[in-house]
Amino acid sequence: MGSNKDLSEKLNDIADILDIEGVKWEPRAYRTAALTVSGLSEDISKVYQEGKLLELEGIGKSIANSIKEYVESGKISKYEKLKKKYPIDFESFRKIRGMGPKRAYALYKALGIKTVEDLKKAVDGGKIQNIEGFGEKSEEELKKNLESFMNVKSDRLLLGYVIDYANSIVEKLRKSGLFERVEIAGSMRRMRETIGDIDILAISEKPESGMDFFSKMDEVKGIVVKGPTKTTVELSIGTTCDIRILPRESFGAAMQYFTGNKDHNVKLRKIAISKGLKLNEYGLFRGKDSIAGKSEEEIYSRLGMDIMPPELRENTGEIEAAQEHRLPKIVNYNEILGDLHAHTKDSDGMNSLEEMASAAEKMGFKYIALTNHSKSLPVAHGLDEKRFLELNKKIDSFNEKNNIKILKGVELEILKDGSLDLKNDSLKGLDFVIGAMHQNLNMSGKELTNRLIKAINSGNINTVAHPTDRIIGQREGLKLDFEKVMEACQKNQVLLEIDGYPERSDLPFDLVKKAKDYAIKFSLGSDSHRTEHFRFLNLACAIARRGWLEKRDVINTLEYKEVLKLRR
DNA sequence: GCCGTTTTCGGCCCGACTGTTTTCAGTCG
Repeated sequence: MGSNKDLSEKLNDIADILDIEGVKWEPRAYRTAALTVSGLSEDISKVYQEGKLLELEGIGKSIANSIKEYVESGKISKYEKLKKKYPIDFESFRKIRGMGPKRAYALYKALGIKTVEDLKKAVDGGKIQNIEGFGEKSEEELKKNLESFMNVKSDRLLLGYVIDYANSIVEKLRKSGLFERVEIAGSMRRMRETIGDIDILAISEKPESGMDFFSKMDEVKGIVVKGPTKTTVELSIGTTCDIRILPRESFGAAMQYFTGNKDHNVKLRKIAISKGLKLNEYGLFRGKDSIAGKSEEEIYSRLGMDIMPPELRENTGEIEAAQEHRLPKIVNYNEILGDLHAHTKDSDGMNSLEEMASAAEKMGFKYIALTNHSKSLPVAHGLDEKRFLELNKKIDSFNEKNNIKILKGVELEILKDGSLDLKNDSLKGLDFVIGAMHQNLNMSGKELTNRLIKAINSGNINTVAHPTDRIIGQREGLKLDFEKVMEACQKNQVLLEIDGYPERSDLPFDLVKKAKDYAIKFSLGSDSHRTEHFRFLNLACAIARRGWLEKRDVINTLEYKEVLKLRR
């Protein structure tokens, strides 16, 4: 079976082999293409069938031809030929720290090492240190890295479960008194739904003591590299954490450099070059003179553009928009007034209505929608018409006595044939209906699309819950035809949900951005199953921001009474 | 191999750290 991931690995393999052969620049082209393919929200075969391969960044005639071959036959002749010459498991080796293509090849040439198992045997037998270019230390290093590779569960952690932990590390560093300033950068600052590591930037008058303090924190399991300006440690939660200490006058440049994703930064550097300047983490330079660096604003402004929030820095058009001064004014975290997806123990939640409402109030929310599951989801103790009636009465009397308001909602099963799980009559008593597919998901993409569209056309749902149904690290998103789904939503004024629950993070931000072009509006939900989960609403807002949504695109910015009016 | 306000040829982001060198190659982000 072909897939974007498999194709991207093959392209990376080609790059690795060309690297070994000493080919100049070509490996870079293949790596760019691999990165583009792996970051695609659509299936590569769909892009091919639509004849849009050449529109993708870093894909020209030659690689497009390889992709054509791949889609049609599952094979790439160039890849097969090269792989015959170098039968090495580059795909695995790439994931072992310190193992690049050159070292992989050196080991293959010297000891015939092709697989991770071969490597393990050689390491255990102490055979590495005698190879030219390796030594005792590199063997030891390899042994350590091989071990952590074999123990690793998944390569990226979910933002929702790491962000508080990272902030507590930052707080400790700030309180140590050894730093003048400490900030989070990297993918966490961009609020990407998964993070590969934690990046921290700091200013310090005593860098050595600062680095010592950092590398000896309780959270640290081991030191990967340690220098006066850069230290990397392994944290006990299973990710690495980088800290960089920078001069005061470079801090803005560093924040810029370590926040933008790679593509964003590469493009910015090219723009700098086109203006006869040079951009690096220490500043923007004309010759040897620094012309900006203290703040991010200066950097962007000297490059002729507006500064944009970190969440946008993914090279998906924000640089062009910033140059033309047409960046959107994206929705703010504090403009979100309530949560439109939460459960109580009436279905599969852990807390009562009162506990949930009180926790939400403490978070500063003005309202929440209680959207318990409907009866066809027995594993979640879904409610039937009668139990919803009882619960709704309870909500009415709660609302009379409290400031925070509860919307009477349901997470309504969209059944196999696209019909809805509750009778029309009982839906009339509800304030907010979110339609969801949880079962029978192994239908074809076409069938699933029709099923969902039938529900959207019914006029009985307000929003589509976690539309792709992906579970990060466990399940790919459904192969829906999103253009059709979005057209149906637009026609029926049905919202799409952005579910902030970490494993879901659904819709993904690239699809959010696409849906915005259809003038679709969005509801944000934490999908809370216990009081502690309300913090995930912020993550939903982060995805909204990453999808360029403005205040008017998000109905959670409306007051309670305005949200009630949405129900037809 | 890709790409285009230095364009259809001649460039391609760039600095930190490590280990094995004895001035640098490999890897990483």
